[in-house]
Amino acid sequence: MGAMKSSADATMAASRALLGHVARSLQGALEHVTLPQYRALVVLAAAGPQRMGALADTLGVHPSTLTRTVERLVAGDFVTREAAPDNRREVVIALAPAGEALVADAMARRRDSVAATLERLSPDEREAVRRGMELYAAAAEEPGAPDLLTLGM
Amino acid sequence: MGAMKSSADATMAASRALLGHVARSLQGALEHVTLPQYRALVVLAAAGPQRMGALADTLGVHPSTLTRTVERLVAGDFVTREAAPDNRREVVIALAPAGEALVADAMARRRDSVAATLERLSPDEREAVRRGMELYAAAAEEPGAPDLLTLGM
DNA sequence: TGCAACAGTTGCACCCTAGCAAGTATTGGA
DNA sequence: TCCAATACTTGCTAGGGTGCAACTGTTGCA
Repeated sequence: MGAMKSSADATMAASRALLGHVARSLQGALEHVTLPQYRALVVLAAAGPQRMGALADTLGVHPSTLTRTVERLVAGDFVTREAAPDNRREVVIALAPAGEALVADAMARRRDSVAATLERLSPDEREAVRRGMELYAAAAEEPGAPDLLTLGM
Repeated sequence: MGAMKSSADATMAASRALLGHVARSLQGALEHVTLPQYRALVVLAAAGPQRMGALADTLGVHPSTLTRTVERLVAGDFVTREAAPDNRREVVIALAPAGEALVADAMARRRDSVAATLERLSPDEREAVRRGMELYAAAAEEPGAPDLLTLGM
């Protein structure tokens, strides 16, 4: 009876903790770029260099909106923008080192805080966490890219 | 050796799944209010009616910024704003029904999608998830309010 | 009573996102 | 070769968020 409820409660509690990790990991990045800008960096980090059109589609924004966003990211040296080699009307955006670092750092910070949390557990407990998390991740539908992007992944 | 790493990996994977739930649960709310506005609603839902000053402190924004934000929330009937009964220079903000519903709906949707995921597991597996999640939540430092607020909780 | 501290609001300036419409350059096919 | 489709940019408009400084009303103490 209460079995479902209590696992749901526990999962919600854990989700708050995990959310905290994500949020903190984002905090640093958001001092340098806005959330929409960061979302663009995340897409580039995940999918590699992109044409403007493809990027706009993935982000779900109007091409003209992306033009300005990219403009700012270029100004901040987070991405590069150059004409495609084979097609001069296409523009390819790629992560610049600073942009790469921004995303990588956030990822690393997130992973570190998860690891730090796990470190407080005994090996047995850690194993229990691993199994629980694995089961949950397997049971969950893979969240779509657009979903994750809402929160900057 | 790899024990820590694999639990960390599993946890990161689960965190992506949970993030997906959170993001989807927020999607509906963000069609009606902006993220900063939603953050205010979350604080009010969690801590009850607040003075402007207290709310601004919690949200970490300038009082004048909060004035406009609240202005918009009042216009949308998401909150009420009235002078404190005992002190006429203080202004108390409280959730209006629509605001309450907005937050409650997001919470409910999130909980539903977690429950739906758990439903795909056997009772034994569910129990393993419960235990893992509980252990993780207990080991994690309680994420501070400001952290959670970054992502709209 | 009067004045300083307090709680919010308003004016101002600035930046960012966002979409639409029009414009430009490029490409590819008729 | 020429014209339409494509890919992106630019001009325009609008709405938010944000902080600072100045202002208003209120309170509380000397």
